Amino acid sequence: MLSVLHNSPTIANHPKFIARAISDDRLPVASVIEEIASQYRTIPAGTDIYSEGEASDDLYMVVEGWVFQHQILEDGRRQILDFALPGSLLGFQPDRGAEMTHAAEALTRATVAVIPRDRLGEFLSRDPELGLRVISAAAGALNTAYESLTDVGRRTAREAVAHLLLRLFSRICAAGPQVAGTAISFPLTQEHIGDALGLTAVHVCRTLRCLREKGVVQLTNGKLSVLDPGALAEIAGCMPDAEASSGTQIPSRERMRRVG
Amino acid sequence: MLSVLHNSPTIANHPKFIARAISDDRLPVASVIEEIASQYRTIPAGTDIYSEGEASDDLYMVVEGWVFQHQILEDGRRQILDFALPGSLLGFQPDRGAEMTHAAEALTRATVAVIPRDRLGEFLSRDPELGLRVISAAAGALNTAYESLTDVGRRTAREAVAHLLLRLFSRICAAGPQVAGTAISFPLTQEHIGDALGLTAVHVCRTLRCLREKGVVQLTNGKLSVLDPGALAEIAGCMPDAEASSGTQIPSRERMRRVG
DNA sequence: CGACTACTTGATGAATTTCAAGCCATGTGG
DNA sequence: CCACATGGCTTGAAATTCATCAAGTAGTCG
Repeated sequence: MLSVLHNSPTIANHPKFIARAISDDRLPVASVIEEIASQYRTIPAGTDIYSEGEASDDLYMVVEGWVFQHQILEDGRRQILDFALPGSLLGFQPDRGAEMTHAAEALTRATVAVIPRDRLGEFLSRDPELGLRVISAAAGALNTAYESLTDVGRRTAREAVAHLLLRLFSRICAAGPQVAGTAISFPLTQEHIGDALGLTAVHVCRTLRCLREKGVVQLTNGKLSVLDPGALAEIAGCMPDAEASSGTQIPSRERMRRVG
Repeated sequence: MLSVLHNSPTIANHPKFIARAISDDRLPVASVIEEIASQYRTIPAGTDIYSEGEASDDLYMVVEGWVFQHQILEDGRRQILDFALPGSLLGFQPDRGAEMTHAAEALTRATVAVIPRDRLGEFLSRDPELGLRVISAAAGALNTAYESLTDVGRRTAREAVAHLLLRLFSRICAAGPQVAGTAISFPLTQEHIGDALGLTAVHVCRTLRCLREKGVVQLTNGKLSVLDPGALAEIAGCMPDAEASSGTQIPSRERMRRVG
């Protein structure tokens, strides 16, 4: 399951890093998909690939750039549902012709491969293997949604931010090996992070300062440096190891669970 | 997309009810799956169908009973990821042999059909249509995960509880038509609701009392009555219509979004 | 009847939001 | 080149939602 990390020895092998924390696997459907894509679309930063309510009959694969999916409530509250990096599939819908329940927006300039839903069936019968791959991709997306869910629902702001950074970092590592401490391109604003985690940008700012002051990460001007992946994973993993250097308290939410 | 509601005129046709609030579609893969299931398993309430960390090479379809999926943090905090009713598929994993990133537990006594992953490919090549159905099921699960995500991240406790009840209610309606006000079997405890929404059971209790006092729902002893589906949807949909009877305030989180 | 679980209610406290400024970069037009 | 607007970040103080702690009630089950 950790195949995504194979290329990144320095960081990826860190024991804390190789935890269930990172369960964000997306099989490379890339090669297959690119063959059956009907066309490519390049989208400027900040514009929608598809919008909520729209009846989209296409599936997309990100080829380049960052994309995110979100839902917006009537009064403007926004929840970011997932980030899509090159290789990610986008726009699954249960039924043909169903309205999209969320929007997808390009975070940076991005290009996507467009797969018409109608032709998917045709390709599925020609190449049964493809079905498995698409199912795997969907399963991967489901897994990251589940990770986000426990981030938002059950982790502290600090834990959640650390965990999100870790997950995104691991996906970036998957694309090309990274060395700890190196600054990598990271186009999210604090507002994006907040909207992904159910926090306000203000509080993300404070949380990030906390992580910065501990020398764990550095995040400025669209560049992310993970200085201490171990400590980051420690914070994300929310284990009250008492190892945590500075006198920061983990809330005492211990509810001893009756072990089913 | 609202096919799930067709049988339930009294409630399903309510305008507020037919909102994007309910985007929880799961195609009936049932008939096909039951054919290829290798066996059935019946699980007593409160025990795991699969556990986190376990390498499960099966896919499951719930045939009877309620199941829920969850993740548990080291200190006992629990996040419920989804509820599975008869017809729901369970246990998608990106890779063969991957460790499950979450557990599935029977909420009531439940029976599931077991589909060995290995044979899935085989069946996919025999019946390409099946691939589309499984993809649809995964897309449905993804949609409900996304709805939960914005419940937990961006909705008030009251909105979130109302929205969750509404979503579950709509799924129950899909199985067999219900008339507003009728008590239906609803096996979740307040703790389950809390763990699904990132709240404590105590706070769910207070929230539920609020809904009860408004005459919107009644939830006691495993029985749920939706007395006023319209009001419930109103509360869930978080539209500041000023229609809300009692003097309850919706928090002023309006951030006017620069339209991308 | 005691043990247990689910639910209820109140009082207190903590995490996070809201409101309000100010800062720093970048870009734009006179 | 400067004025000025803009977007993202930062920080502080006050308000609020929600969690924690604590107790008590009701229903179930052996």
